[in-house]
Amino acid sequence: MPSTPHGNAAKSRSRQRARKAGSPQQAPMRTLDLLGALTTFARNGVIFSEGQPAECVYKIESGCVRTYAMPQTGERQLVAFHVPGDCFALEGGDVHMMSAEATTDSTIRVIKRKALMARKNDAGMMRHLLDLTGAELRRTQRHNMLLLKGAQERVIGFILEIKERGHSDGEIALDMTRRDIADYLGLTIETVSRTLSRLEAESAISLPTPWRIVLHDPAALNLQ
Amino acid sequence: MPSTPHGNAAKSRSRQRARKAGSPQQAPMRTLDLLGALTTFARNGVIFSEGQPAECVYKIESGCVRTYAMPQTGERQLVAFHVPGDCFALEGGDVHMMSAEATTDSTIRVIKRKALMARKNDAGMMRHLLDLTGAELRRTQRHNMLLLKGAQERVIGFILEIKERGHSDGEIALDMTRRDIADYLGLTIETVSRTLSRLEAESAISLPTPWRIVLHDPAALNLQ
DNA sequence: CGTCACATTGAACCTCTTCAAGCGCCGTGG
DNA sequence: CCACGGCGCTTGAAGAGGTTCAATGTGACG
Repeated sequence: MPSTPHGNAAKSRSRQRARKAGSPQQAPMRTLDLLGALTTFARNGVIFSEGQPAECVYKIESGCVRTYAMPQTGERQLVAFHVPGDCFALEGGDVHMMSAEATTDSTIRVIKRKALMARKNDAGMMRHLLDLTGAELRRTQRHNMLLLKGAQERVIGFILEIKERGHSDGEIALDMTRRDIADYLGLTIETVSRTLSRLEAESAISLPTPWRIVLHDPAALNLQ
Repeated sequence: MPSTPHGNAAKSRSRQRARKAGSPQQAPMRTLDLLGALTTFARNGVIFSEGQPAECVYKIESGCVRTYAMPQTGERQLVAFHVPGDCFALEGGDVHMMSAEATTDSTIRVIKRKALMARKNDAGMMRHLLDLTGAELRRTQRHNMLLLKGAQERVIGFILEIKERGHSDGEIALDMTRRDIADYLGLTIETVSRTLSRLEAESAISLPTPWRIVLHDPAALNLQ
């Protein structure tokens, strides 16, 4: 019984990830890994909340995280998904601009900023953080561009993003719900669902289950 | 005759900025300032282009810069505006993901990456770059959130962003055209124009000229 | 087997886009 | 000097794409 976003929330609290478990595709041993404490979060578990003082940075070992803002008036705005290997909360500032939650049971390395700042004269560490922040900036810029397009292109762009970042080959496993995807793409869940169905009808993809996507013609998707 | 985006392009090539000239609101003397060469760009002048090797980073002294992507198929996607004090092209990577052009005559400090990398063991410099990149990341995340909203909120968000970043008080001077704004907000120029007109009809703002905005009730704008 | 959460599908509506026309400013050239 | 043309902005009317509202479907768990 794999841990999907579709299981019962209360029950999932104690589950372990069966699929893609372990330590996927990350570099041999990076500087950050020596500093942080491994912590586990259940599905929908809160990692930090908007407005709280920003005291840590985070690196994902396994699972998936969403970061989002929740305006007093308005819809939830999902800013990013983070997958194993990614760092988040790198943007600095005294308080968090966004909240972060696990979309599935996740293992996350939590690193105190104080510990980083204690090494602010360590040029290697600073440079490492710079690289990570640059990568995060590039991702955010890409997402920005995606949001300037139409619904079908957004959904396709999302699929391709997940495919690349998850290093999936052919089949993609979704660690998030339609609502998460919709809030990330600035669409409604209905539009996401309809668009996926249309792509399946056009034989570009198939959806064996709602949270698995098989790409039939990746080239065709790229051309949209 | 101030340098606005509305002058004749050929003629503006030789103009100097009258409004807001000099060195606005930047820290006493930052590390980067010692390394770069000051360069001037005319309105619509190309700073770098998508696909070129990324060899420099840039800091704006005066003027305004747009960064954008231009998909083979599709519209121009404006990712950011940069104003005096901002740095851009911090995202790293071997080649530029985007192009950059001046929206008005601008003075820009151009810093070779080689010069920065020569100081990669200078923790202070690395930390400075980290701070700048973090600030850029925060701006991009904010813009992301803006793109998840409706047209009126996007336009209001844009006005407030320009107001804050330009340190304007009451009156805002726009250094970009409606087309630039539209491509930045993922709207059409018609929608931008209509929305501004409606805000003026509702007495939230007034538009003495198309490139000057006077805020009448900033609080009212915030509540949207 | 009933319930709950999530996903899918349909139909009416609304916002934003598209297409088209007109205005105002500025610089140029007759 | 004034008429012309280019450029950017504004405004109107028709149309498309996405949202909203509502109903149905489906798998997981108790």
